[in-house]
Amino acid sequence: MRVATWNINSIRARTDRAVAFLERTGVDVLALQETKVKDAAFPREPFEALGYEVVTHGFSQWNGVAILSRVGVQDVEVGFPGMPTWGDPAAAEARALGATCGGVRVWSLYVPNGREIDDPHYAYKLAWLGALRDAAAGWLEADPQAQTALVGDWNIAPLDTDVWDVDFFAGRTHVTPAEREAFAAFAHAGWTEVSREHVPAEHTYTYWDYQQLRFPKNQGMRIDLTYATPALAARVQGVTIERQERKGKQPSDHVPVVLDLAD
DNA sequence: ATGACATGTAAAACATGA
Repeated sequence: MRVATWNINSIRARTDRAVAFLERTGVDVLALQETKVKDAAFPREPFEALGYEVVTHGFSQWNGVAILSRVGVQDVEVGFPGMPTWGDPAAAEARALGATCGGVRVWSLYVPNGREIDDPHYAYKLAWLGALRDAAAGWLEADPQAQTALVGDWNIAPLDTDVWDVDFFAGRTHVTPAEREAFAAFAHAGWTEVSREHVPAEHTYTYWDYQQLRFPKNQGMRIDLTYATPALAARVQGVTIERQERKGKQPSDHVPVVLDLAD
């Protein structure tokens, strides 16, 4: 089975690219982030025509997550228990969607950006990650044999070599010790970040800004990552970062990451 | 060539992204 994650930066702007990606790779489950569309306007038909079931969670133009699966979709869960809220009035954002597909529990996650270190959004990001860690620790404790994947855009570069120039990021989000500790806390709870295990090369990125020729210069960040439970990590045979998806017309600024699972 | 921001909302300029 193949499971992929992709921050697509608007599903309506890139429906054709998503369809072509599924046809080319044969991915069975695709977790999307930043769909930027309310549920009623999600372009379901092209995917259903390919044999995928479509579950979505989105409000208007911000955030938005979805899961496409051709191996079944069960026990859909919008948000995770204890997920922090944002805004005034405070509301849950469309950043987490869980579903069991082909026996694997998949969570499509769009971690808050954080904006600036002194912005309230940064504290929200850390609280969101802490609450997710607590939920995830509970899931694994309740079922040590669980096959669960936390996939998506974590908006954290765990290592200095996950960005092109650490000096550029000095004083900015994505690389602070607090964010890295919040990320490492999942490993301390027994989860394994499987993309690094299978693609260990340094300066291998999943995101390149649209500005400043970041992609041609290969000035990117590795921030689209996958934490797996031990039982699922043992099934991962390979990971592919689909760098070619950053090329061509109207790409997302992120590329898909594909996991190959043993049967 | 992989090329110099992009998206949705709303109807111009703005919030957001990282």
